[in-house]
Amino acid sequence: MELSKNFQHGEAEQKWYEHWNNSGYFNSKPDDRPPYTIVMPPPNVTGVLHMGHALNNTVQDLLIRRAKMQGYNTCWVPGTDHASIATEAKVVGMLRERGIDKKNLSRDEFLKYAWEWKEKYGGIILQQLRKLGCALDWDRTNFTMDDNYYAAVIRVFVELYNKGHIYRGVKMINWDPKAKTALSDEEVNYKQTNSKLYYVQYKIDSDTEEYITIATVRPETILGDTAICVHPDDPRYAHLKGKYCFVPLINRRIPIIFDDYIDIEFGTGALKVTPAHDLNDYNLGLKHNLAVVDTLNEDGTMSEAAQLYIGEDRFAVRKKIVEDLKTAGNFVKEEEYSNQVGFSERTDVVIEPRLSMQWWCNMQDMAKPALENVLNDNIEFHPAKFKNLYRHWMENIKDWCVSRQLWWGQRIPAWYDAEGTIYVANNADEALEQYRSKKPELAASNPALRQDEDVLDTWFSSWLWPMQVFGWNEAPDNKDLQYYYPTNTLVTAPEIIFFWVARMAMAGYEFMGKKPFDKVYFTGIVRDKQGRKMSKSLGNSPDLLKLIEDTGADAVRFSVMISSPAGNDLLFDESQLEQGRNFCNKMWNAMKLAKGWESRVSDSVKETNTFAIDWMEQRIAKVSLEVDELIKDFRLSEALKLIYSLIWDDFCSWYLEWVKPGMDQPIAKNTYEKTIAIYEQLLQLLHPYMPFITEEIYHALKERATGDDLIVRQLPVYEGLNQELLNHGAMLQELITAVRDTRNKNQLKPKDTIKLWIDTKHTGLYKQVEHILARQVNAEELGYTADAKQGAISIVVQTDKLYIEAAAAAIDTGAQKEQMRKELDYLKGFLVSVEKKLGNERFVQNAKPEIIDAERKKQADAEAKIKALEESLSLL
RNA sequence: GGAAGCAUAGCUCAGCUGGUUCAGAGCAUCUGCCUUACAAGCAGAGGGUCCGCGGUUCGAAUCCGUGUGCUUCCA
Repeated sequence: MELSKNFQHGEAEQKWYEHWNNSGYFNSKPDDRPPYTIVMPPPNVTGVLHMGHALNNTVQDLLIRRAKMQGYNTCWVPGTDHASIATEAKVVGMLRERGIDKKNLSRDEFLKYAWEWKEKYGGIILQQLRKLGCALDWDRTNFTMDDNYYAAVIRVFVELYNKGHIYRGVKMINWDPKAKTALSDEEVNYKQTNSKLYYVQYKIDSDTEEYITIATVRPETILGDTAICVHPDDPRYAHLKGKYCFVPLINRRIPIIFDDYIDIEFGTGALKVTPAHDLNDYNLGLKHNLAVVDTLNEDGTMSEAAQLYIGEDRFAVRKKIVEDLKTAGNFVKEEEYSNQVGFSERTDVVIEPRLSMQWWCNMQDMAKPALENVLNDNIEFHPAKFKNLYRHWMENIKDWCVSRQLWWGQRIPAWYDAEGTIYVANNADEALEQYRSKKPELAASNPALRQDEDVLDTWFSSWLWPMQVFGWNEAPDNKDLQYYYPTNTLVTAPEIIFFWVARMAMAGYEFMGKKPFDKVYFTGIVRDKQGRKMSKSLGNSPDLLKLIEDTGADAVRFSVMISSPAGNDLLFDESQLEQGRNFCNKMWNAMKLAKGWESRVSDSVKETNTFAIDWMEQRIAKVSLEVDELIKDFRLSEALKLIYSLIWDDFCSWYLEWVKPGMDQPIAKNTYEKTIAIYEQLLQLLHPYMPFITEEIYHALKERATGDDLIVRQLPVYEGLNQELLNHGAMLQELITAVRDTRNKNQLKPKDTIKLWIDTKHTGLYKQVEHILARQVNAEELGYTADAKQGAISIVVQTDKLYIEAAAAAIDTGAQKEQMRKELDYLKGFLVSVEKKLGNERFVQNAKPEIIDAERKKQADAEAKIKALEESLSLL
């Protein structure tokens, strides 16, 4: 086989993804093995892959792949939600391009187009997840608007209505004037915005020329004012009790009311009250029986009730009215002002508080088990700090506005008769039946019932995801649901804690009587170099598919994971991408090296590498055990760092150099086979993080039988470690580094050979590794001595003395002495601190025995080393 | 206004239950190498009052309090 210089990711990625998929490795059916289940939090069907998805899905994929290697029957369910607002906007856009106006379409016609759009463009993101390598069971792909899913949502609505949790009522809601729909509180993003505070004076209705001045950031709402409110204790306004004033420009006569809700310090201490356009004003209006004048249309233009500027946009009017107020003499001044303004999560337009008839879901009862089981860790949160946030929200949970004024979504199953009575039922027939039994006299003439025009919030469907993807609605006792539910881990971003985590938990307990997942892992938020959240609107998210194309999916996965400590945000930097790419290159070359030995295998060569092999296997065992613990705690980036270092440092930098045969020299069969086996184990450890290159190298190392694929290879279970062997390996590394450092400091070129003399009590260890040591420091001769070597450079490693003889060395004894003295000083100081500790009665009494033992050992080691150093120093 | 989190190398950050496997990684910097897999590389090195102050403790980067600075969430 001709091996390329570097890893060619493009081909390999496509090849292996198809191979895995066609081999059925991604598919799951219930069997005797324990299940490991993840349901992907369904991305928006209009979405495209961004960094957040990359992080999220890499985490899920690595959990799935690792579980697969540990013998679990793994099932990862893909799918998308129908994203009513976003999709409806896309469909309207598509229609506009074809010259069709939504207004001229019937509901059914529109939905036909919506499905057309969905079939054509929807779910691009699922295709992109394949590029990332995600081991998803594609046969289980779900969509929240599928027929069976639709039916489940309707059933849930009806059940909650019958339980009294769902009701219809007029409240102040968040109105999106672009999408022309209500939003829930969670769909509003508050942003600090630079606004202006306008001071406007209203003429008092009295004989004198008197005014009251208010401050507002929304002068266009003045036309809807129905009162001015001041604090009862404010002396400035006490004389206005019972008075009226006039709304500027339209001269509406409105009362001056008194309420201690007012903040005396803010503005002028006088507040204009617009009950139709502000939640607080609305509540004030209820309390004081104020009129409500709704001056805005659903698209954010002024309504007829405004009297002026009818049909003009709210922001245009803001500018205009300021000018008109100036002309009319009501304008006092304006100030720069910074305040929080709500924006629509989906359309990014400024939210308009609006009074409106909507459907509501009361969450208080459902919140109880969902809260309790998180607080008691029945559902584990990782990191646990998110429990606080969750608790706060759940304890103050508000009614959920579930209706949306759109067509794309589950249509609310409520019907109305001519008198406006509501019938909530699974379908029109059932509604009609209710009507007949309730009002037989009216029903006799068989009039048609009218169905509610609105649809349900998308989240009202996705909260059923963990149960409905397994067919809950069709058969709650079905085999899949019984086997896979509760799912194991939900992986999501902290910003989704209310949208998904909380509501899925509530739905799980409400309808299944069981939690939907054992654990929730919250990833960090991906930020750019400047610490800004990556978002579509900022345009600071890199083009992920291009990154994958340029550097490979493995490098992308590596860079995302290496910089993603448990639950902390990560700053994405392209330099990490290079690190991932370089790592791939490193592994590829290690494979080329090892593979190159195959033709040099010889039975007749004496095995001299047992130390290196045994040590490397111990290192793998040690790291495997550590990785196990780390992944259990979701310390995924730390686990990756360990594996990275195991492969790059231990395997490539040390092990391969230790067993490398000399130029054109043969290699022992055992060394070769063990090296291949060791590499296989390393690939296996890394596979969940970097699936493509590991599978590619796994197959490049050896011809494999059908079905012998890394993805399904089972991880060995390691037990017990040979600590002595590990220590010896570390000692050998320390020796090599110390000699190399000394060579460097004495300006020895890599090609200059040395003679190395060792004064040690541990000859047993040295005998095992002397051939490695000699080669790694380019020593032409290595021997043992009990005496100092005159004219040699002397160094001390632990308690052993080493003498380096070199013809080419420019020996600088002064510098040597200096370094030794420095070390000696440090050690003496260190020894004093250890002795102080051991001399402290309270330490000896209180500290754990193993700590004391450790201190004793430190003391002994330090003493021995000091002795060795002093001896060496005296000889210089 | 309420709540949470963060402050460690030039930069971005790890450091779980206090004790040399505690001061670490990557990038950047410096020195020497195109050494028979890899210059996307190899061998080394330097670099930190662990934000300030106080406390608990035999012992604090780690626990507590406080100040300062930053971030996020909620209203």
